Amino acid sequence: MESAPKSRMRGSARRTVITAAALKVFAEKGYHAASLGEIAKAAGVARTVMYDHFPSKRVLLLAVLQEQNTALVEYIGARITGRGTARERMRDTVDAYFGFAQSRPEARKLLFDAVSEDDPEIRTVRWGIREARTKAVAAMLAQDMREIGVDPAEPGAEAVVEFIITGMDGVAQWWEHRPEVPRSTLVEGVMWLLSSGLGPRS
Amino acid sequence: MESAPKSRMRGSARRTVITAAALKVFAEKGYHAASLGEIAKAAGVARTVMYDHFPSKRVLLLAVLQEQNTALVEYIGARITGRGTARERMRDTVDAYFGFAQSRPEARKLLFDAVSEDDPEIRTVRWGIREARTKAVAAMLAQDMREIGVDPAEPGAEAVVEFIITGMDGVAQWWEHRPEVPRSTLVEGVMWLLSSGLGPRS
DNA sequence: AAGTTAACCGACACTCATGTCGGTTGCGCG
DNA sequence: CGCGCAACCGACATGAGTGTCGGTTAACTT
Repeated sequence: MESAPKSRMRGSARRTVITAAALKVFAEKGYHAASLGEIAKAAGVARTVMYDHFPSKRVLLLAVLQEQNTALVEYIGARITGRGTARERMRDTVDAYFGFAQSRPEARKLLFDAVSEDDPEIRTVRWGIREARTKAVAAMLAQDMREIGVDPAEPGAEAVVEFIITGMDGVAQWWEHRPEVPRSTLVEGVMWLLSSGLGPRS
Repeated sequence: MESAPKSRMRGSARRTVITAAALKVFAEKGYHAASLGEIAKAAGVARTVMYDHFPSKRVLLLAVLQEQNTALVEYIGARITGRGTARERMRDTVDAYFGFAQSRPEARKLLFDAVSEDDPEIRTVRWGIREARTKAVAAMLAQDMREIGVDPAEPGAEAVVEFIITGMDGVAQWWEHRPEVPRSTLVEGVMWLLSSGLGPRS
């Protein structure tokens, strides 16, 4: 976990190690079950060092959430060109999301599985992340919807967007138990449903 | 919460009151953040009474999970006739699920939102519930899939089933924030996507 | 009506978490 | 070189939650 067991790190470097450890432990055990002691051990420092870098467990979680959300946005953004047909763009986005889920499963879990909603501020931040994602997808789909005569603002359309997003999460979750399934298979399946529903495969 | 403040209940009756209170608190705060003291207060008894009826907090949660899962199966089962076209049966099922989510939001949350997966036995039970639901839906869709030339056992098809199930959950979750949207709108939206994808509305 | 079961409770012991404080020392910088 | 910041740590105080034990009494049984 740590390469140099004796040397003393610079603050920012240590913070990076800590948030990485926190990501793992939070994702695995959930917020309440994770203890600062365990995170500290995973980061290779004494427990009290945590308080030299983060004022509280809550703030630490919020920092990790922000960090990973930024990572997600960058990851997806770097992989969609915005060029090609609507269908091609959609496929790129779906593929990028599954790519993220594959390369950073803990980040996906922490960001989108429901983990500890009891704290008001945590709840707010998590809801904001979810909303931002919904908006981004809705914007991508808006044009296509208008073309087929559906108002993207109507509740039914919003519900469909929610369906798609959480459905993708569900597939990603299921994928963790079936890692042998190739990513392309997932993308094909999702694209099939989105293109033609349960109708004949195109 | 309790009508007769002085009288002493029979064991089974008290257990019912306790599990009802536990359902509320667990659903609201999650497993770890919920304390037995709080649940006891909501049930109108002293904290130690909990141990006269359940040996531990863990077992209490498991009991609530089983109870609510049974309630879900009964609720859905009572509302789908199994008659009519495939599409009609599907619509009935979708409508029944949203009906359950509407009439028992805490049960839906406890059963399907990820709450405290750290305990191995809890994890197993929750995964079993999820799998049973997946199997039921897969069985319902298997015939239709075969008709359009898709093997229901292939990974892509399984992934699509997961997509549909978790997508429904996502819509139900979103619905809690938009309760003014009528249930029929949700059913229409889901049926639209399942029938024809993002293609033209049929 | 008396006896027995079991529903109920208060007090206690214990564990484990968070967060604080003061001291030590590696390391960059003048 | 040596000075000082800050990275690091051990010991402590505190609080919250779980689970136990023994006693009390309602209410069912016969």
